[in-house]
Amino acid sequence: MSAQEVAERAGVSRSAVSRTFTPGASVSADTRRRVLEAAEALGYHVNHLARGLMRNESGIVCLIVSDVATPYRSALLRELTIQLQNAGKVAMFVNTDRSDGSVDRALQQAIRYRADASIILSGLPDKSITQLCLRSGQRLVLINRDDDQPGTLKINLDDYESGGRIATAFVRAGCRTLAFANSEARTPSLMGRERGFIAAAETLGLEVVVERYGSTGYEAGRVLAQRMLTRAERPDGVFCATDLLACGFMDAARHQFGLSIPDQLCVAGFDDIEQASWSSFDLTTFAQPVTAIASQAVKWLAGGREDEPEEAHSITLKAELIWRGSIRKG
Amino acid sequence: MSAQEVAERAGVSRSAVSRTFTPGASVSADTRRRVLEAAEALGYHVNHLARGLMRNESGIVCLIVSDVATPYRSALLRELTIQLQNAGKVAMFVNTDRSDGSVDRALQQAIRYRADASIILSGLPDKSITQLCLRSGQRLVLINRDDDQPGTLKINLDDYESGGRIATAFVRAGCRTLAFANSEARTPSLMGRERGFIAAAETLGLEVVVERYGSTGYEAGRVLAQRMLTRAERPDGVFCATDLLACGFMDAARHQFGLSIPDQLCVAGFDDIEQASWSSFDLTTFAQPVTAIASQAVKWLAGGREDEPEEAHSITLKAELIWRGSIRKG
DNA sequence: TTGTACGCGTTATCAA
DNA sequence: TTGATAACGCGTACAA
Repeated sequence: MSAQEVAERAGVSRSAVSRTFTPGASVSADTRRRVLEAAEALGYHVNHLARGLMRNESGIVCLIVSDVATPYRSALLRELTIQLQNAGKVAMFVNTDRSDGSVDRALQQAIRYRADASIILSGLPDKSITQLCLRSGQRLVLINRDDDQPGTLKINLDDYESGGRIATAFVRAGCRTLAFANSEARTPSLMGRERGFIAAAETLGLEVVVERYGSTGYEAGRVLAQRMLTRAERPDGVFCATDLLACGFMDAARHQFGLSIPDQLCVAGFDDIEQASWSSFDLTTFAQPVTAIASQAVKWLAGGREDEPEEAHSITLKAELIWRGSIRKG
Repeated sequence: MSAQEVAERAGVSRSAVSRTFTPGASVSADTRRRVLEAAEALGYHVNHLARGLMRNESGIVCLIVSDVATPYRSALLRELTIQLQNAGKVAMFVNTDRSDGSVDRALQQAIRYRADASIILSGLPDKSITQLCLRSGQRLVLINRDDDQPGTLKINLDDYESGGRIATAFVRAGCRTLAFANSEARTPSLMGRERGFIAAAETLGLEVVVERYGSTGYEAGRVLAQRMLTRAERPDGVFCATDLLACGFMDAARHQFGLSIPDQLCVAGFDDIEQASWSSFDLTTFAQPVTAIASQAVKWLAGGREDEPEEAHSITLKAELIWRGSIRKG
C-alpha cells in the first residue's frame, strides 16, 4: 500500500498521488478524484515516517513526564495532547519514572525519532543533552523548571506572589500561627511558594514554621501533619505546597487529631486538582492555568523559528486563587 | 548528522556505521571504537524514522485514550508506558477526548506513523478501521472493551464474578436493601459488574435497586446518591460501578444526608484508585490489576506474530478485592 | 570483516 | 497540470 500502487491503480504518476495528499499542491479535480478513489480502495495512508524523512520535520512532539498518575500531571498532559493534536502534531510519550538520568535518555529517544520539539514537565536534563537537542533543530519547552538555556521556552507561575497572597488571606481569617508544609524536592516552584509565603508573613508580623518531608504526595501530607500538629504551639494556618499534600494533611488533622476545618485550622493548597473541589476537602487553593500553559507551549512550537534566534524566552503565568471552605472568611 | 558524516569522520564506510548500531552485526572492535568516537563527537543518533522505513517496523506503539486525567486511566497509562519502554518500544499518544468517531481518526494517525501496534483503552473503533489496521500489519489490543475481532488481543476482568463477590460481602455485613449505582455509559465492563451483582443478590434472596446517571465521575456519584438516598426504602448497601462514583456517593451521603459509613450505609467501588485508600474514604473496592494488564499487553506485542494467526486472543484477569472500612465486618 | 549498490516511501525540482 | 528523477537516512545482499 504505497503511493506507487495507488498511482498504478489510478493510472497516474506517483507524483500525482503525492500532490493529492499535500495541502496546497496543484492537482486537477479529475486526477484528484481518481487518486482518492484508488487510495480508498487500497486502504492507502501516507507514510509519515517517509514524509518526515523528506521534509526533515516529523510532526512528533515528545512529552517528557514523571509521576503521570498524579492528578495535576495528568490534567496538564490531557491539555497538552489535545492542543498538540489540534495543531496537527502528534504526541510521543516518555515516562521518566524510574532511574536517574532518565530524562537524558528520554531526550535521546526524542532525537532518534527526530521529534520537532520536546516538552519537559519534570526533571531537569543535563546541559549537554539540551544543547544536543537544540543543535539538532529541536525546540525545547520547560514547564515549571528553572533553567537558563538559550533557545528554549520557559513557562512558570507567579509562585512567590501566590505565597504572599495566601499569607494575607490567613491573617485576614484571624490565624496567629502560620506554617508551610513542603516536600523535600526543593523544586524552584515549590521553593518560590515557600519563600513568598514567609516573606509576606514577616511583613505582616508573623513567623512561619516550615517543615519539609518526602515527596509532594498524600502520604507526605499525613506525615507533615503528624509532625506539625504535635508541636507545642500548634499552627492554625497551614499552606501546603501542593493539593495532594493538603489532602493528606487535612485527613490526618481531622481523623487523627480531631480538628475541625476551618474552625480550628485553616488550610490552603496549590494546583487545584479535581479532588480539591470534593466536599470532603473543599480546599482553598491556587489553580494551575493548564489550558494557558498548553496553549503558550503549542503556540511557540507552531510559530516560526526565526523570531527568537538565540534568546531564552520566558513566560510567567498567574495562578488563580480559588476560594473554598478550608479558610475562614475574614 | 547522518551515518554518512560519521563514516567520513571515522574513515570507514557507511555500512560500518550502520553495523555498529545494529545489535548482533559483525564489526571489528577497532572499527567499532572509531565509529563510536566519531558519533559521539558529532552528536550522531540513528534516525528511527529511516530505520523504521527500512525494517518496516517503527517501534512505535499507539495508545488511544480518553479521560486521561482520570485516576484509573492515568495509572494504567503509567504502567503501559513504563513496560513499553522496557520492551524497547516507544509510546505514541492519541487523546480521543472530544468528538465522536475520533477513535477512528486516532487509528488512522497510528497507521500513518506505521505504528507496530495500537492499544485501545477507551471507545470502540469501527470494524472497517480495525480491519484496515490488521491488514496493514498492525497489532491491536483492546483493554476492557468487548469486541470480537480476529487477530486482536482482548484483556478483560472478571467483572461479573466481582459483582457477585461484593453482593455476598454486603449480605454478610447485614445489609438488607442493596443498590447498584452505575453510569449511563453501558460499557460491557460496567454492565458486567451490574449483572453479576444483581444475579448474586437474587440468589441470596435480595432485590437490587439500579440507578444509572451521567458519566463514571465524582459528580455523577453525588447525583446518584441524591436519587437513591431519598427513596422510601433507603438502600443500606451500595455497590458503585467505579471508585469515582463511590467517592461522590460517599461525600453526598455524609455531608448532605448525614449518614455514617459503614454504620448506616455500606459502600463499595471498583478500580482501587489512589483516593480509595485516603482516610476520608477508606473504600472497600476491587483493584484493577494494571501491572498484569500492561505486562500481558506488552508480552503479546513483543511476541512473534506467527503463533496466533487469525484467532482472537482473549485474556480474563481477576480483580482483587481490597478490604477497607466502608463495609461493616460480617 | 569491509565496502558497494540498491531499495524502503516520500517530497522537491525541473522540464514537458 | 503532469511525469521523470534525485534525494532524505537507513539496512542489507552481495562481492571483495
